[in-house]
Amino acid sequence: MKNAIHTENKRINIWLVEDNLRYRKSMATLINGTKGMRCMHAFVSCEEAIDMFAHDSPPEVILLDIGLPGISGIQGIEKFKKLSPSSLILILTIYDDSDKVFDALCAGASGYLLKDSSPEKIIESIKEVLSGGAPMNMKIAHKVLNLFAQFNKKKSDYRLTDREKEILQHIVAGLTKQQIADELFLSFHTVNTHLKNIYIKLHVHNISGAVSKVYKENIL
Amino acid sequence: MKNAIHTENKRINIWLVEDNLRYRKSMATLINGTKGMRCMHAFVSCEEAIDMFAHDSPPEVILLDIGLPGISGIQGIEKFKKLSPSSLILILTIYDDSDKVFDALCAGASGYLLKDSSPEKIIESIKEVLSGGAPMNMKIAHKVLNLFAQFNKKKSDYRLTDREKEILQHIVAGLTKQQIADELFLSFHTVNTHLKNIYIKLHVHNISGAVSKVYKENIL
DNA sequence: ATATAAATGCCGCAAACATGGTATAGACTG
DNA sequence: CAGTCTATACCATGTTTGCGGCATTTATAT
Repeated sequence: MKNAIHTENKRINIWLVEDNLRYRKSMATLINGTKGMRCMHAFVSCEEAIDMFAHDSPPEVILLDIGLPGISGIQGIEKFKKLSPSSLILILTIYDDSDKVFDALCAGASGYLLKDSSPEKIIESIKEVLSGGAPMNMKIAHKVLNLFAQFNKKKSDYRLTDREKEILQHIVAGLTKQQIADELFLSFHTVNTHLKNIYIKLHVHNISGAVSKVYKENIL
Repeated sequence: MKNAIHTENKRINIWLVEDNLRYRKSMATLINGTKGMRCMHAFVSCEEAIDMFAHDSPPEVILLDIGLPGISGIQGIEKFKKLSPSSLILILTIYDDSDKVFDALCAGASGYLLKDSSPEKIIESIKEVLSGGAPMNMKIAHKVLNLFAQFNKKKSDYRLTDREKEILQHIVAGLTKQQIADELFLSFHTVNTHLKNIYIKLHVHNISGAVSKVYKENIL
């Protein structure tokens, strides 16, 4: 009876974390009314869900709100992921600002839905995340791409020559001027001169300023 | 609540850049066979498409391959965006590795599809990108989320004390030890000692090593 | 209560750095 | 052909760093 052969009959184990009573009830009803899915637990807070990991086997999917009392959904993601790395976390929230999206996805969420999504869309998204996808609201996906575009926008050009870039790379790597000279078969004085010119071009006056600029403005 | 695009008689102006003859033909046929869409030009290379910007009005959507002879699709994105920032670029390629995806999205692509997508999916995606979405293949969306997770990868903990972190921040900002001492109302010797301990904890021996480590491992 | 860690302060010295010069040779540009 | 850019090299000088050691006070933990 408790034979593993009947796994095809087992329903997907889903946990729900949502502080709003009505939404929680309706989501649980939706999930339990769907063939192959089972809302095993519905929690009001992350704390309750965290406790449950000690008493029950972890779920395949966690549907998680962000605006929660106590531990926020964002913080919750990391804790859940630590307790059960294989559990997939699907954010279901009203917040669509870039910061929340960014934080949630960085923390390890596998999908991001807005609460105005249709029940069909939510069920579909649960299936999608289980099959290795990353369900996202259309607007959210757009924000995600914008976040990417922002990353690459700052490539300042300080018109460093190839030699200067080469030397700057070695500086960033932590070598001293003399070590760089040895490495590149140059005189110490040459490296010194190049670095002098680099400082002028980057508008810095020491190594730390140069290295910081390299990383902050994505030079090289 | 009708979208302006649907009320207008004009069809959506789409350009196609794809070096494979058969795929190019079949895509053009697909688009032109879709109500409200028109494949205005089909190019073999980015160069040809770039030339066309001088002779015809820019398209609403560019369907772009990545593996192209001459200017690659990735480089093409930036050039197209410069020539016509409002044109939306939809990548349509066989490459699904994270590097390509990352580069394309950073360059300004508005969507990323794989060539194994069904014709219906492609048409749907064109509509989605026009309505402000970011159509992505399921696997691609998953990779995008993984890229985010990598960004926020666990910041290594070198057990720096608050004071040490504070001093390291000032070092990263480009201040000298003496300037930091003045800034924090400390003795030069204190700053010196702290930095000494920071070096030991970070396993570096100079400022550039420390600053590099701060950025590379997301310390502070 | 007593060990431990953190923050603070001090000394000294060799090494490395920052910055002001000057200068030559080759490459490219108008 | 003259002018600019780049890479190369050298010099001098004062400043800053890296690192060895040592010491005190405070806070935390056992």
